[in-house]
Amino acid sequence: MKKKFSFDIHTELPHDLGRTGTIHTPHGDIQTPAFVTVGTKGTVKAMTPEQVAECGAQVVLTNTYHLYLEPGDAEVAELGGLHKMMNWSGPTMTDSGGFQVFSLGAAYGNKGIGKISRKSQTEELLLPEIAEESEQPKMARIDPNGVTFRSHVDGSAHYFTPEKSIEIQHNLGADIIFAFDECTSPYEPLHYQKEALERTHRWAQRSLEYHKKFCPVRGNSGDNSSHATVEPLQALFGIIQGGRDERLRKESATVLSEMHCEGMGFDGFGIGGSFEKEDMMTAVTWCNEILPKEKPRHLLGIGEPVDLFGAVENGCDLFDCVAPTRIARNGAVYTRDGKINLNNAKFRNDSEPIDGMCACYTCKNYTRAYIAHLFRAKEMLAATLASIHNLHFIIHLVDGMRETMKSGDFVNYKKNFLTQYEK
RNA sequence: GCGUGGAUCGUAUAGUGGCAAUUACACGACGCUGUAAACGUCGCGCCUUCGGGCUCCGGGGGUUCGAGUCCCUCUCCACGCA
Repeated sequence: MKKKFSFDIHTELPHDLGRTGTIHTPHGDIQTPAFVTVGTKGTVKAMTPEQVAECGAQVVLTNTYHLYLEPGDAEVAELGGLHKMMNWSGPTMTDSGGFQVFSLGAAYGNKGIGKISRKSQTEELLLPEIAEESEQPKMARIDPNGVTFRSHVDGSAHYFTPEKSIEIQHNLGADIIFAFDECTSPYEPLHYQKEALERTHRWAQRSLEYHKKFCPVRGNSGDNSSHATVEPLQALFGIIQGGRDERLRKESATVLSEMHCEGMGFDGFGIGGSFEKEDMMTAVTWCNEILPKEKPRHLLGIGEPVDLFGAVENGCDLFDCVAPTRIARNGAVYTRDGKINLNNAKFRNDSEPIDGMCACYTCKNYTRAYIAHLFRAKEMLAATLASIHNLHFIIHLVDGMRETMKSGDFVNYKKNFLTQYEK
């Protein structure tokens, strides 16, 4: 018998919002806080599901937009759903496509624009002529009702509405799905953030309504009365936006907390959108102080070690991030002494493992010099070995946060790690 | 020996008589936070107070206001013919 979606809180930090807990899903439990591995197209790049599991991954997040484009959500459903198709039996999540509104929209054609801005850049980039600087036509166009995407695969046009996004996510069949939102650029001015937030709220309501109406359910067989218990097979998380503005963030957290459809609210919340690096955690805290304590909170797209500590401490339960796997493919790996780039000349004859204290498959068996050679030789194994290490590193870093929150040693754990990592 | 091509920044290439050098790879560094990303940006003769300065296209001569680019010659390489 599959378990219904639910969330239990076990321990809480005495002076902060942080907590440990368990999220129950039809495909198993997630011990929180937990790092969510990103496998956008239904695969964690360069890794087999067995390797992903071996790294300690509890849950994998894939992407609605990418799977809709290829192989198509109907095809995924025909292949038995996301879990079966990708041979991942644990919990899964799907992002709604809301991030692609940003990455194919405001950020398109300019890899210098990310969702995290630096204080030093924000002001100059807010200048309209710079913010609008884009040689390439945008691949996403927003209107009040939805977003027109131009496929990055073949250029074809596709229209996403909240209903469309949720419909696709129903077909994909992940355990936790997200409302369709607009991830705004950190360089948009306040009036735009406000306008986008109102739009995202309307879309959240529509996502919820569509989900309430059409989510696949598990009925209570043998009970034909009007009180038959019917449980949705998928949980829906609403997404807080509001950029770097305190008033908007708080408003968003309040609105989404209270949002409901025929008595049904969101099962949990995502905190999305853009941040300024220097006060990301302030923004996260604005949200978490308002969001209902008894529901899980997912900080979308955040995953550098420093940020993870801050997010956990301030009450986030889940985090997904492409950083560990993406930077791995590009030659960068985490160590307790900070990030290193294996493409640097100095690692060509370094016979140490990436991190001497790391228990991952890569560190147990290979040297920096060998992996550096694989990168230079453009061998696929380089990406695999580096991804295994980075994923293991980040997942276990968060696992350590969970364990030390339980044992009461979180503060020391954080201090010790960051002191060594940032020295 | 004769003939025909060649010789350009580590390698392979582009190159018009004009204020002096293209592209790729390699090399060096940096960046990457709900994946457009096994990717991107910058650097790659020397010096720089970042304005610029100096030196460069096998060697040596020459023509020209000016030559990697034209002429002569030498060296080396490739191919062909003896």
